[in-house]
Amino acid sequence: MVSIKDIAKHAGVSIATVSYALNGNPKVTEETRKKILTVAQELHYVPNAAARTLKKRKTKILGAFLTSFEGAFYGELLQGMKEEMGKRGYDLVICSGTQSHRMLREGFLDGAIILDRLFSDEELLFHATRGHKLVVLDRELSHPNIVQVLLDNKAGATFAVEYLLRHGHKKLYVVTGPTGSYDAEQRLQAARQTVERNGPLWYAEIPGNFDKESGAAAAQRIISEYSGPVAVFCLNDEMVIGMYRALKDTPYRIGEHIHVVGFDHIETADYIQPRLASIDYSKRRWGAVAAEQLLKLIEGLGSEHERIYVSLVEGESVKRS
Amino acid sequence: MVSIKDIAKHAGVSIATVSYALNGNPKVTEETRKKILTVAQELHYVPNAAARTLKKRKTKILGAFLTSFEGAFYGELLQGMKEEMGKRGYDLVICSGTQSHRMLREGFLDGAIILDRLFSDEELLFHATRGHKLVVLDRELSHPNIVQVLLDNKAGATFAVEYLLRHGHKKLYVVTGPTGSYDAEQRLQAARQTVERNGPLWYAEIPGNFDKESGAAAAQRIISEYSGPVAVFCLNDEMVIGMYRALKDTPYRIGEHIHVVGFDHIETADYIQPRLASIDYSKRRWGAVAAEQLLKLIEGLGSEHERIYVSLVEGESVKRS
DNA sequence: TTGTATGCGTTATCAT
DNA sequence: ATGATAACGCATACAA
Repeated sequence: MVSIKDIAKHAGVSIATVSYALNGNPKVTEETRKKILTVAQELHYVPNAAARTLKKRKTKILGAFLTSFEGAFYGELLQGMKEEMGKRGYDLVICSGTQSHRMLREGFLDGAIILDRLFSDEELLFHATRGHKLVVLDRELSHPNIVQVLLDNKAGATFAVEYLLRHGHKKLYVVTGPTGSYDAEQRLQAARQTVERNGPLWYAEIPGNFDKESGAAAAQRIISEYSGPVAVFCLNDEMVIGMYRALKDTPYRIGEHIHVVGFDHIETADYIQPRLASIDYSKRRWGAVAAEQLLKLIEGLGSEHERIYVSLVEGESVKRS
Repeated sequence: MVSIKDIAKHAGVSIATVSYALNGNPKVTEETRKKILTVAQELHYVPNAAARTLKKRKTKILGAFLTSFEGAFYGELLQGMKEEMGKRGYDLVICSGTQSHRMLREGFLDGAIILDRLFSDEELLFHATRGHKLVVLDRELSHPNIVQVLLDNKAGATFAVEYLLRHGHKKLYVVTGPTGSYDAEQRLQAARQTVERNGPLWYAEIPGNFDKESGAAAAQRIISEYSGPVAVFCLNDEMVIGMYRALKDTPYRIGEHIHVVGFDHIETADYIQPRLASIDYSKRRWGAVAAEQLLKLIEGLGSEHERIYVSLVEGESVKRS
């Protein structure tokens, strides 16, 4: 391995001068700087991240933690983060699984964006207390080193339920999300409120898990007790996909017997038949805003909690009852 | 920051003893080991990755480089890698963009899996020569520190074309992939061979880019010159999705006027109507095999190039002509 | 079994 | 403008 020491030797200068030259410190003459750069090139010098980090206590790498890599959900979100961070000279790495929490602990990362149930609030607070900068996308958590960038779940759920009611439906199912999920809880709570506010109507909740399987199971249950057109609010789109599949080989039709609206407006929602009505928001923007806040936090500028607004996208999965 | 030095002081031992105790070195008494561990706990000691890495020249972190985070394609692949690596005590991070190549260069990573056109062959050879261990998923490249884990593209493309011909089609389009893509080139080459081998038939190629837009454009071209049922082999599924969308508001029907088979068998392919015929392979297995080979390479065990086999999944997107 | 001492490659302070 | 040198936190060869 070739180090600045080798460069110093070959160039006939001290390692300090080499370091200065390599880092563009103006204290060194243009002439010697050039020579040093040339030598570095010739020797194929590559800086050593570990040494630099040990000294500077900064890696210029940020992490995004996801519960899982699966789900067509994350692409745009991550792209939004990456672009924003790249502009500012930071690199982004995506991590998943409790095992990899050590990267945050041990200082591989200057900060992280969390969208990952596998982190407990306690653990995040612990990291924050140790000086790590965090942006949380999936919970409310208060600490000077933590900023929240949350979806406006309540607005979305309200839009969804009102949309169904507006189409004259009087019988409503909500397919819920995993217990402990902040987004799921917020959505459910707002859905219940909207139902209450809109007078007497038949209402039931089916436990879901945000995955296709639970969506399919919900569909089974719905058709098993079917006695006339129903409306369904699935707390995310993924479950709706499962529902479509489960209904495929039955006589029940989406948009006719079962009217459904989802949440997230994932890409697939535009391709399934009939097109799915869903709550939409810019995933890219969500990622970009999160990244921006994290950078502000790290660079000591003022950072604030942010909210990502949502809107309803209509679809043929909902018709008049 | 609390270091082993602090622990040593509090426990009344030397830093060497602390280091031994922390690393489970049997040279230290169970008694002192316990005391040291207790003190470490009390002080909330967290090891410093940079220091450890500087000394050991290993991070126990592996990278997967992707051209982009977008596309519903990667979830399972990455999950396969993560599981395999996790078992062996390695962490996985996902990286994208040339900017982040420095992580490989500067020693943040012990090795990497490459599925990323943004790496040139030269760059990869450079890294390999510097001692980095690599697994490539998207090219043929020979070096003692590089192993290939490639899809059997040729078999897949052959299956696809034969499937179309078997259904009596005499007019065939191939929608190609981006120039320079190994997978695209392999598939195209095999498709051409299969066409030649199967006697005279009308054949044309439409340049594609592996994204939805180019699929939609291809659909436009096909209907603009439509004069009777045609068969289409899209070199990946993503383009087929674009094709479905473009055809949606036209009188032309998939599986009736336009018979199409894709490649990759992405999840969406099972949900679009009619269900897409496509070339399938286990993405999870691809990831797991790649991870396994990378680990063998790193641990100096013998590693070999591997091939991932593919199969045809039928669908209603292809019917008899 | 435990302690001492050295070095990993870099940055940065202080001399010169 | 350049050089000598002391950290940074840890692992480990060697001494005790």
